[in-house]
Amino acid sequence: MKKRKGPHASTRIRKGSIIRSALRCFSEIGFSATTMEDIRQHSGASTGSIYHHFKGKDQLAAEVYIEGIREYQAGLVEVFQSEEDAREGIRRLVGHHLRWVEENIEWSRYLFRNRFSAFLASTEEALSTMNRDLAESSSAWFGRHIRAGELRRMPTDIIIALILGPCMEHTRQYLEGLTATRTDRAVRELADAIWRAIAVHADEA
Amino acid sequence: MKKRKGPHASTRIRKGSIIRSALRCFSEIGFSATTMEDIRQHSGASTGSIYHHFKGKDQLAAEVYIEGIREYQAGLVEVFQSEEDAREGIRRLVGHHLRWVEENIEWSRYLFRNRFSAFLASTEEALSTMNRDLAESSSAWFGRHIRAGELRRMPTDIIIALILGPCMEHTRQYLEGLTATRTDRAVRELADAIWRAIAVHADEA
Amino acid sequence: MKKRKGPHASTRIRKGSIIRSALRCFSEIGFSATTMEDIRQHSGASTGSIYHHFKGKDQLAAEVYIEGIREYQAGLVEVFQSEEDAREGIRRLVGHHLRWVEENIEWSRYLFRNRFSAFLASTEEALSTMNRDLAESSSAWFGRHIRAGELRRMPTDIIIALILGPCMEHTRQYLEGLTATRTDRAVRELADAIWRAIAVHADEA
Amino acid sequence: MKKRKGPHASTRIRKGSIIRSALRCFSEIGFSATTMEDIRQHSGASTGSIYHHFKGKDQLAAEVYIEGIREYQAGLVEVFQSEEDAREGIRRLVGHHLRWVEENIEWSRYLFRNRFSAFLASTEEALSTMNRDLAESSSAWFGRHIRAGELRRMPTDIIIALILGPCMEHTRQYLEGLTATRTDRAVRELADAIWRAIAVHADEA
DNA sequence: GATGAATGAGCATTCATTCAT
DNA sequence: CATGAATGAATGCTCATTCAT
Repeated sequence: MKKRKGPHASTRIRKGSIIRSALRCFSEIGFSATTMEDIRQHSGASTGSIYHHFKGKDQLAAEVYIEGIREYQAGLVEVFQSEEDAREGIRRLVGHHLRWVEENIEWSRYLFRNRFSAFLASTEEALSTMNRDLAESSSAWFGRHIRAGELRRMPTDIIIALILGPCMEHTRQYLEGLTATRTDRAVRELADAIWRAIAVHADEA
Repeated sequence: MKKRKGPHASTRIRKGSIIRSALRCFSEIGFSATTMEDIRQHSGASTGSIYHHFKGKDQLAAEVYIEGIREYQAGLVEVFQSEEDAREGIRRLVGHHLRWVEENIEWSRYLFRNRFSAFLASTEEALSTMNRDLAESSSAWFGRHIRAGELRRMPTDIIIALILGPCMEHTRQYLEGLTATRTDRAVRELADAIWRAIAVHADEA
Repeated sequence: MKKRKGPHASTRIRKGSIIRSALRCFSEIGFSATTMEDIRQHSGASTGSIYHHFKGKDQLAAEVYIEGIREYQAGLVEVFQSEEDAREGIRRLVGHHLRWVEENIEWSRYLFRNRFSAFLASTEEALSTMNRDLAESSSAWFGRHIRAGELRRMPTDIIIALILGPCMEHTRQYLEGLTATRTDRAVRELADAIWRAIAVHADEA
Repeated sequence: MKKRKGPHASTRIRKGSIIRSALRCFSEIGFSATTMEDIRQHSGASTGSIYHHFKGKDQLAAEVYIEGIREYQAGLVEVFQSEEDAREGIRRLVGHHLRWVEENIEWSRYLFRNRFSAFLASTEEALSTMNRDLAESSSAWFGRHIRAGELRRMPTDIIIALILGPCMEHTRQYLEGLTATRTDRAVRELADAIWRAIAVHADEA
């Protein structure tokens, strides 16, 4: 039997448990308010062990953040890489956003409340890469549908604002407990409205 | 000549200088990362003097926040209280948001990046009042135009998301230096698109 | 009555007490082994107060070191600036060294055991200046007596080694409790021997 | 072929590499500032491996120290055991010291800067033995030459200070890059001067 | 009102050492 | 013998806040 390469299973378990505990603490009481001691207690790891796996609090927070963004973006990329018509695409984008938030409420709280946190400085490179990749596939998707006469010709930043904006604002209300509309309906209403905002309509053709 | 009531001029100057310094520090390095020492150095006031004027760091941050929200909301309220038609109203709402952000960049950074911050707890009352007032005048405005057949009948949270969302997302991009479109055009594009999203159109009447 | 400038008397007292406590701790158990808590307890100051007066452990240690060197060098400079004959000067140099060590045993332990400590890095400039000043006055003194035919013409580094070396080595033995000779006699023996080593003798004239 | 007793060759190599790395780290950044992690990285050994070969940091440092002292003292002992005249002996002592320092600069830095370090406590016995042995052979040598009328009758601590002191002080200057005189000349000058300091001269006989 | 020295609980982090594999 | 994950006591330092002058 060959000697295993890489960390033992137990190692991966311990590291994962630290990440999970960190996410819970950060999302519940915020990055600054969370102490390493909190994470230590929740994860059952020792102080030294945490620092064995992560360089420090910042790096730990950054690693959790990156992981969340990766999960969230995966759903978007999937849409941008499919070939369906634009209207269906918009529906799926909005649907993915609202449902992902609902199903990953801890991550949502953490991600959307820490977009500007200083601890992300150490992640700038990784985040830039991820954002650039997403921007590329979204640009390609928009370009395709604009050229097909489905979407209005608008600057990318405006399109993004028109699609992502309502979703994010809805998320903000959701996280603050201010939403009055059920998710399914919200998805439908938002997707339809966004479609009206960015689509080329029959009478304009 | 009557003796004046209230603080002396010098006091008001000192207090204002502390608020201005606090805003600058908070917007540049964030609330948590800013120390009272930072504010002390920027303002030129002594530690004791800051605590003489403000109860603590939270209250100082809250006071700055409230002041900013008041300034920002003033422009919105003005629109909601005018009698013009809905389309012009949307144009003015979007225009006010984008231009206010551009003209009050430090406050924008501070306000829009701290929507969730814990220090606002000490302001909950004041903020709630302001938000309730705004919600009332905006609800009245929306209701009026919905009943007039100008705007679609939608839940308030959805309408808010559709109007405020794109503006906020544009602000995010602006603050991150990612906007490619000039403000005037952005206002036009966003306002027109938002109008398409929420208005009742001729062929639907 | 004019307003006093500079720190209050109580401030100076507190700062001095911290320095004194630090010297005692450092000299007794060494720099690394001394904790800020030790110094806090000995001085009666609070943690925050220590850090109010000193930037950190290193700077505190450096400040104590500088103060000690200043005290020690003062006695040497006095000799180098007097006009007496060379032989008497050597006697006084050796005498000052041995007696200062004996009378300032804590400082001696601290100074002679920390010549190379890393915390001195922050002091390099101040120390260089002090050493340069001392080197200048000593060089002038040696030069005068060499030209007067009292001392042999030798490189400065050699002269220094011949005078300071035996004194330092005696100090090392003294601090380790290995000296068998009473100070007065040690001064005489060392000064006479050093004189034989560096003086121009009658039969060589 | 008989089975070899004692550690395998590879073991000796690993252990030696650890010692060498430790010496380098200790001499460059000091004992306290050096972490086991530093030594681990420089040596390429694992944490566990280091602790397999050495009981701890102190013992490792002590072992390196002892080894250096042994090397250094060997040259001195050789002189003390030879039968040549005193003057030649002094020349050889001084020459050995200065040249050994020059050829073993890392060890010099380490040995001569850690004469007082606490980690040597664990070596007290070994060091005492070595020092006693050296003291015995040196005392015998001095005694012989004093009785022969070559050297002045002085207390041992004074003689030591007069011989070792200038050498050590020269070393200090050398390690700090402050020496201006080439080694050969320095040996000659120092040895001659020390000789004048401790010898019985013709006109005093 | 102003000043800045003093306070001290709280925190992130280090690092020598242990031990299961 | 080697490995490196795990341990946890120890420590330097921060920073909001208080208070005597």
